[in-house]
Amino acid sequence: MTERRKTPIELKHVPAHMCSTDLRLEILSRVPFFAVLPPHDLAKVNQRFHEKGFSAEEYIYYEGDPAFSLFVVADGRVKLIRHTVSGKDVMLDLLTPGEFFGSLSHLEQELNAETAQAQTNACILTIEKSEFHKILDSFPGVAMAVLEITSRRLNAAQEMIRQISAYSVEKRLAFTLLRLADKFGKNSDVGLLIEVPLSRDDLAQMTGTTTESASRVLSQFHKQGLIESGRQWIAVTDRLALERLAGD
Amino acid sequence: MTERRKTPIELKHVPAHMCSTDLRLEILSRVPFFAVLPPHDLAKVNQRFHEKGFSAEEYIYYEGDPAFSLFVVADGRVKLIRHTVSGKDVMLDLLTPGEFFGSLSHLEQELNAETAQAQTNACILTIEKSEFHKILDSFPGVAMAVLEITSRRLNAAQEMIRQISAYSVEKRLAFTLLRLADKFGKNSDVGLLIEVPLSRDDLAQMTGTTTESASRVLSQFHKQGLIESGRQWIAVTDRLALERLAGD
DNA sequence: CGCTGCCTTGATCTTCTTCAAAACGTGTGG
DNA sequence: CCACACGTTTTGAAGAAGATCAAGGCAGCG
Repeated sequence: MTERRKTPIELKHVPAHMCSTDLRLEILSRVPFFAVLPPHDLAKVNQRFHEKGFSAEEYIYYEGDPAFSLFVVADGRVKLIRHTVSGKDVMLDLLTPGEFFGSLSHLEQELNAETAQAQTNACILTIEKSEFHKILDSFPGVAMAVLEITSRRLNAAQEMIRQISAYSVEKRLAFTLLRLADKFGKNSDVGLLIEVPLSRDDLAQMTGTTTESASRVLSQFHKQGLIESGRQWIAVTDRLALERLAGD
Repeated sequence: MTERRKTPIELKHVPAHMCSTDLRLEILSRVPFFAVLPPHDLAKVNQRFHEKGFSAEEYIYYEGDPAFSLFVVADGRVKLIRHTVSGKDVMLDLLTPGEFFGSLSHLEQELNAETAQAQTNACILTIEKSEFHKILDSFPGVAMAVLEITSRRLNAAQEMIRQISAYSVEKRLAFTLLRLADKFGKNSDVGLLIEVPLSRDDLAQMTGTTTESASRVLSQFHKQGLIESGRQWIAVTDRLALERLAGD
C-alpha cells in the first residue's frame, strides 16, 4: 500500500540501430540450441547471421507478409502479436535475449503467422531460412534442441487455451503475472520486479481481456497487497498469495 | 431444413483390442514423418513399436501421469484433453490415423500435459521415449519432419488463442466446424459429413464454451441452412456461408 | 506548465453461463 | 417389432462476468 509510483525499471538496452558486432558470438553461444555446438562450429554458424537494431515500438515483420528469415533476440524484448478484425490484438509471447522467432518451416511461400514488434530498443540477429536449414542439417543436435523448445512452446500455448477457456480474468492475470515474474522477475526494493515496460493494455492482450478489466483486477491485487505497480511497470510483492489465487 | 436426423456416420473401425499386426508397416509408412524413410529402415523402425487396442471412451493416459512413450494413431480417433478444476474439460486436438501424440521430450521425469482418450475404438502404436530418440538420432529427416509438424501444431494452438480471446462463440464454432470438415469431412447425401461421433459437448470443449451455448448456435446454423445435424453427428451443407460467418 | 498517453473508476449493456425442464434418438430387452 | 430407458439435445428464464462507453486523474516530457 506504499505510494511508491516512480518507474523502477532501468532500460539499459542498446540504443536503436546499434548492435555491437563483437558481442554476437557471445550471444549466440547463449542461445539454447547453439549451446550444444563446439566453438569452432559456433564461429561458422555466426558468420551466417546478420544483425539489425530496432527502436522500441518498431515492427520487425508483419503478420501476413512473406516469411524469409529466422530471428534471434540478442538484446532487448520482442513481442509476438496476432491481430484481429475488431482491432483487438492478442500477444502470444514476449521474448528475451537468446530466444528465436520467425519462420522455421523450409517451405517457400510461407507467410508470417504473427507480427513481431520490438518492445524495447532491441538488437536482432537474422538468418535466411535456407541458411538456417543448412545448419539444422549439419548439426542434428541443434535440430533436436529446436524441437525441444518448440514442444515447450506448444505446451505453453495449450495451457493458455485451457486458461482462457475455463478461468476468470482474475485467475488468468494472476497466472500471467507469475509467468512474467519467472521469466523477467528481478528482486528489487519494490519486490519481484518484472523487467519489461508493460502497460495495462499489454497485460490485457496477454490474458485475452480488455484494458479496463485488466486495470480493475490489478487495482484489486494492489489493494490486497499482492503487487506494487505504476505506469508501465509491475512488481510482485506476495508471490504465494498470487499462486493461491491462480489456483496452481 | 430437411428432417433427416438418423446418424449417417458408419464406424467401421477395428473392434477394440484387436489391431492387425499385418497392417502396422503399411500404417507406419503413411505416418508423415516416417514417409521419408526407405523401406528397409522403415522395417527396422517398425520393430521398435508395440500395438494396443482401445475401446471407444477408454483412456490411453492421464494428464499428470509420468510420460514414458510416444503414440501413433493407427486406426480410429483419439482426443487430447486438458481438465480444469471446475470440471470443464478443454479439447486440444482430435487425431486421425498417422498422427502422433504423447511425449517428445527426452527428459525423464516428464509428466503428461494432457489426457488422451479414444474417441472411437482405436488401434494405437506405442514406442518408448528412449527408443524413439534413437530413431530421431539415426534419421535426421524424421526429426525434421517431427519439427515441422510440431511447428504447425504450435501455429494452430496460437490461432485458437486468438479466436477464444477475441471472437464470439458463433464465429469460433463456425471456424471449428470448418477445420473439422477439412480434416474429417467426406461428401455424403447429407452434405460434407464430419466422420467422427461429435456431441454438442465435444464441440463446446473444442471452442471454449458450454454445451448449451454450442447447442443454441448449432440450432441457429441449422435454421440458416448452414449445417445438417443430429445426435453425435454434423454435416456442413453451406461451406461458403460458414466461411463468411467465421470471417476468414 | 501544459500536452500526451496511460491509468482508473463508474454506469450501462451485451454476451454468455447457469439452472431447470422437457423433447428427442438410439439402443435394448421384452 | 414395439416400448422403455438412457443419454443427448433443445429451449427458456435468470443471473453473472466481463465488455463497452464515458469521464476524470495522474505521470512524464518537451
